[in-house]
Amino acid sequence: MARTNELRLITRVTQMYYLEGLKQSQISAILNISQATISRLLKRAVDENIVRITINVPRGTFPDLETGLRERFGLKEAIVAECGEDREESILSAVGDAAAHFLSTTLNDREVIGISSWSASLLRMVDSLPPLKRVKAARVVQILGGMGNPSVQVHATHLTTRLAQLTGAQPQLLSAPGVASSIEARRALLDDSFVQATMDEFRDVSLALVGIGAVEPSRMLATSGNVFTPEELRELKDSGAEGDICLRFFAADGTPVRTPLDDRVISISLDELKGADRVVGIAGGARKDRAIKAALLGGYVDILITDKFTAGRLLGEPAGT
Amino acid sequence: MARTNELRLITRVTQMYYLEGLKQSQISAILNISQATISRLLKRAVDENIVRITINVPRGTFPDLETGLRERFGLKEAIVAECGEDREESILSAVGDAAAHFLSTTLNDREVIGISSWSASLLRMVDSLPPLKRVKAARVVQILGGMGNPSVQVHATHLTTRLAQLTGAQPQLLSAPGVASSIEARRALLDDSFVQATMDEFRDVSLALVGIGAVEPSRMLATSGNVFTPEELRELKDSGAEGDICLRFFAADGTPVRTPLDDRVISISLDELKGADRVVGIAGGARKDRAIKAALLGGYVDILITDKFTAGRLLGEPAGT
DNA sequence: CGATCAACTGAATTTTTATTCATTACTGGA
DNA sequence: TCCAGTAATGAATAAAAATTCAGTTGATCG
Repeated sequence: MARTNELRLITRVTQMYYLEGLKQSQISAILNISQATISRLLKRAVDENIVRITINVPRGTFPDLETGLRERFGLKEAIVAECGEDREESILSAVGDAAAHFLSTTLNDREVIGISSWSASLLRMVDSLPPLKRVKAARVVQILGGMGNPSVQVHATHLTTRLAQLTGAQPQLLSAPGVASSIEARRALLDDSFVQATMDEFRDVSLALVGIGAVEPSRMLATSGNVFTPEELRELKDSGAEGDICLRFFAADGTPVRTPLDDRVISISLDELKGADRVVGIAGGARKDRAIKAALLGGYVDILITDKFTAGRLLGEPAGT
Repeated sequence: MARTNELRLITRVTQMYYLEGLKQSQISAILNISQATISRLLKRAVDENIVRITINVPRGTFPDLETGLRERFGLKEAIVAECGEDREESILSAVGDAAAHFLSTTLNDREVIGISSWSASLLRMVDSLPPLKRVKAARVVQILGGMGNPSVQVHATHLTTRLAQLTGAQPQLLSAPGVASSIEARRALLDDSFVQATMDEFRDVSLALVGIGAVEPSRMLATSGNVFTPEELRELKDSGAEGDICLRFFAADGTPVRTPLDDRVISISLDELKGADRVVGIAGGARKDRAIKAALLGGYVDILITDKFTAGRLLGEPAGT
């Protein structure tokens, strides 16, 4: 049968190309068939399923979860980190490490990095970031004010300065608290020319690194000074806030939630955030499930870096091994 | 672990490249990694066995047998044809068909084809050869004389003329019997200028198509006129001849066997044959096993076209399904 | 501390592969 | 029988991928 002859030839070419590693031109010479035809035969081998390419997923990587997240939430990328146990500390280290790797491989020159300050994940990331080989970013901009308590302010700016240092960039600090004590206090702070200069940079941010917060007293907020009173938190809850990015709150379905608090927060706005080329959300842990999902639904994040347990829950599937 | 991050990235790139069919440059753009690095990551994916490429052998093709033949006998190529049953007729048709396909795909312009005449396989090949699309060979040279009986001579030259016609080439007939009645008769025949002209072409043959004969009365030889007497056959056997190509005999280990018959045969010599770029041996069937093996050991053939049963026996393995 | 070496990287380049294009032959109606 | 439409082909070319090259970095060892 002519068909069989054809298949035999295709198989032979496939064998030479994929198994023996010959170039198409070599095969062409051996078989006295033009290179164009070899190329076409190889294409047919793929079409007719004579070559089968399978991906052998290495332990500790979760392409299925990643693809699930990308498709379900329309993300540009999703990174799911391996993680020993489903507890804060473990997740923090896994996610921070993954974020560090992400940053070190995908950062390109002249990048303006915006970084939110109040995030344990980001802190981890920066701490496990190896000094970047090639000089990288142009500037690192702090896109959320520090803590009110000046002694902790140092800690808040640590992120920005350290990252700038590691990337050989200019740090652009936001020397103001994340939450002013009143609307008037905020207005006064914004008069500061340094603060203004930094805030002007918000629109130039090309890569934003942000944590995602849950609306409930987290350990960090609790220990770092009581930024919000219990009443304020209750108020947020009542108005439907489920999570925040840079203290800009949104509901479970992702719609922004405006509260009087907004007028006291000193940070990039959600709109400004959307102007960045890439917004990388870095967060994990059961406590934040609802907040993360809300952020994804709101489309505030282009790239999510999380752990396998959280990823599994976001997709409503059991986590991988 | 840094290693895991690395693997994750490789896996992701592999997925994009092989599953999603993206170009390296597209991946490069999406991931903010240079194309050179993408290429290197993909190479590592192969090295580390993250991509696994398997060849799904189509029914009716036998790459293993072919590879076995190539390696065992140092062949340039081996073609093993599917074949219903292990009987002459079935094999003839399978092998002839495969040979026809081979010829039609690998013939290149300006080729000088030499074709031996007394072969049922070659006859089949020519008969199942579709008119070659593009004009092909330059000349078709008959490299073995016809039968003594002039009425059957027609049949012998059929091969050459038909092939020439199908390939749009000049036929170069050898109007002489394959075996002269005596040494003197041969000498006389060689005086003929047409015969000489054709024999001069032997050294220009770039592609030789030959059958492989067993030393025993085959049906064709028997019916087409008794070329050899029973005594002559016995004599051949006694001197160790196991098979022939163009009536040039060789022993089981492939060494040429010289007998007085040699001086009566009008055909290309084994040495001249080796001067051709490609010598294609076309033969199959249990009766010819020893002859084929001898021809392969003698290295007279660069390319063997046979059937799965014969191939299996040549390799001392059971034939495939 | 330097100095040397191995490992990486991106830009530029070369090599390899896929595709376009012009031709040719074959198919299957009118 | 003749012609529009389909399918294949090789040469030329465009596109894609691999590699070279030059420059860094980091580690290792006097």
